[in-house]
Amino acid sequence: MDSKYDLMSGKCSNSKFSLKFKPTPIVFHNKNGPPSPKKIKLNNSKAEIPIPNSNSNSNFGNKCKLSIQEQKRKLPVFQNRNKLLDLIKRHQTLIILGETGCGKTTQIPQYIYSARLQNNGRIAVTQPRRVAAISIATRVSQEIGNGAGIGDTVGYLVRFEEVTSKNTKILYLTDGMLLREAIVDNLLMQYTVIILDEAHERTIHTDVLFGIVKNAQKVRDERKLTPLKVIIMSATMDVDHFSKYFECKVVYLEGRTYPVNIFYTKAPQDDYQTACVATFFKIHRQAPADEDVLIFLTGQEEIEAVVHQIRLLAKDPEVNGPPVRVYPLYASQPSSQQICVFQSVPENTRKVIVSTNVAETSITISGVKHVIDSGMVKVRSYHPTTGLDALKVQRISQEQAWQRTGRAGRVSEGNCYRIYTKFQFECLQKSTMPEIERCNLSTVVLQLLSLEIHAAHFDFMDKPPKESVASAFEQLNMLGAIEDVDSGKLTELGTQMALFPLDPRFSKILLSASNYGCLEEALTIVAILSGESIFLNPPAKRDQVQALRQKFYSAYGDHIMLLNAFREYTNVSQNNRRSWCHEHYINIRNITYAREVRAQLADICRKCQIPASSCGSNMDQVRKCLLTGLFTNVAELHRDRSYITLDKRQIVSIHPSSCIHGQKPPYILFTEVVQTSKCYLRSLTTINVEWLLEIVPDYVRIRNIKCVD
DNA sequence: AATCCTTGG
Repeated sequence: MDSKYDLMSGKCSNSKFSLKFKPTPIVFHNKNGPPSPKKIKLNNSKAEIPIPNSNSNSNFGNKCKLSIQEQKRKLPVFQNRNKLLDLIKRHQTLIILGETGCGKTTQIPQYIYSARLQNNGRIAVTQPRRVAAISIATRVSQEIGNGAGIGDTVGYLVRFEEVTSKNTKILYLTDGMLLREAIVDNLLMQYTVIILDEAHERTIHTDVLFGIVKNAQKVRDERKLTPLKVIIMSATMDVDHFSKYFECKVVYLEGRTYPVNIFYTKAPQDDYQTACVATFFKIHRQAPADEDVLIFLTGQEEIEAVVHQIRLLAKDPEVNGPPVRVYPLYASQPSSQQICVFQSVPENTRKVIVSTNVAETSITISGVKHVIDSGMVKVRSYHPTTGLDALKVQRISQEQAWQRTGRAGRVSEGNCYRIYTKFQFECLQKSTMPEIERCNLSTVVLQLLSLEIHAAHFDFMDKPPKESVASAFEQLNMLGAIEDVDSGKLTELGTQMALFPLDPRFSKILLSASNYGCLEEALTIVAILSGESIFLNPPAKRDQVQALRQKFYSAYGDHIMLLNAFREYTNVSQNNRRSWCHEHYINIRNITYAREVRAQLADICRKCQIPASSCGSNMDQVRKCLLTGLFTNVAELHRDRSYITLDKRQIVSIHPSSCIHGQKPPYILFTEVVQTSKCYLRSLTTINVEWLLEIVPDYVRIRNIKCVD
């Protein structure tokens, strides 16, 4: 062991992720060329030759001076334009498999539009992410270029932003938005063509839409209404699964990316973090400085540790190679830090990005030539029997491995170093488990019920676990949203709950707030809870932040603290808000978003005729109101100083991020519990246990909960 | 006593 690499004595205090020894070089097998997934060719036997200079979905660079029309003609999909149009004309449902860079997302809707296949209706194109819907719509609007801007022929629709008009014929929207539209009109009559894009990602929204569009198409047909064309676009390898479900033809489109050399390790690696660092320095010594490196790891803490290790080692005089700029990347970063990964570095400097799976799909960084794939990912999964969410580090799927690999071949030929053996790769699950199989389903079950569909009888492509459906029904029943567990008929309350873009427990809180005279306060808390954290926590300034935050502190816990912070924020004049947020370590993006969510929720409350009310400084009212939705989330202090949940008798702990961490109140209400190294309760409020008897007497009786000390 | 993958409405 070489002591100069012993970082234990250095500033890296977290022993879990410290580098304990000098990283030994990792030996790789070289597999020349990508053993790319099995391809199904379009009946056309002539394969297209990949054309350099691709433009990506999210990053429309104008590197060459080609006109828009010339660029369109150079896209691989253009060669198949007439054939595609013919197929779309002849088939009511079609699956289009398109590799990255083939141009399917931007071009196919335009082809349909110019051939007038949409008749008098609209073409909807769904995307899993907001930014994608907006940026693609903007691009397509430029391409159509009929003198009209975005929102005319081409528009987009995402939460809080609708850029459309009566003339809009091509509409890019998030899958979640189309799903909400389906609740109002389950036949989706304003559309004559619906394209579900990125179907391979299997978001819970896209999965539900599969069944909804299939049904809409069938019913419209039976009732002799305007027919609906359905196109599924995907990059999946598992096409059989899709074609069986939709019973339709599959078309394959070749992409336009550069080849990527794959390297596997010769032996399995136990310590994938150290192996990633060692592999980085191997590349660093050999490759030209202008070739950027992207490392995939699992979480914030791990990433910060590896960033630290690389910085330290790069300074070591014995490490050869150019200077290094290291950038961490994960979604919960403040956006100011995230932007840094797009900045170019000085000449003769190595750029390396250490990222979670955000860099797999959500964020595209151009110029990456080398990818290091740890083979691991952090996944959240729901256990219906316990109601617990677990956050576990596990192996990625083969699909994910290919997605990561592809990140090295976007601008030129690249390399991908897989920190696992070829055999290990072959043992990986082929596909990532769809979200619907590992989620709490109460929102989906409620949405389906408002369409008069019982989730147990819904035509899912992959059925969610029976236990998840059952526990969702049980929860909705306890909340009073359905008449009984079996019939699944919505009560009036349930019908109102379905109108909110929220977890049903949060909708319940809002709908019962008038009973406690605290709608204003409930709206604020629920809006903040349904988004990302409004508090910034830079580890370097922990003490400073802690001191500043005392200003918002409440002995009742985190919910009231969030309320205090938001009240302060709204008291600050518009012009000073930016600097106020900066001074108080508040994430301005997230608090601004919370304000928008709050306005939307307030609007729905008005429509439900919930009278406005405020409880001023009477926080008991708010705390009781929170219990109306979260009564199953109560934990009691035990003699041995640990906490146990009243509902399922789980042993749990207060998460260190809570403002009452370190205190031991006898009863606490929690927003969620996530199992990582322990079962941690997040976002807490202290309560009096007698309140349970007053608020949910039936629940107390059924669960046989003791409400007196 | 010691910390959190990622989307979406």
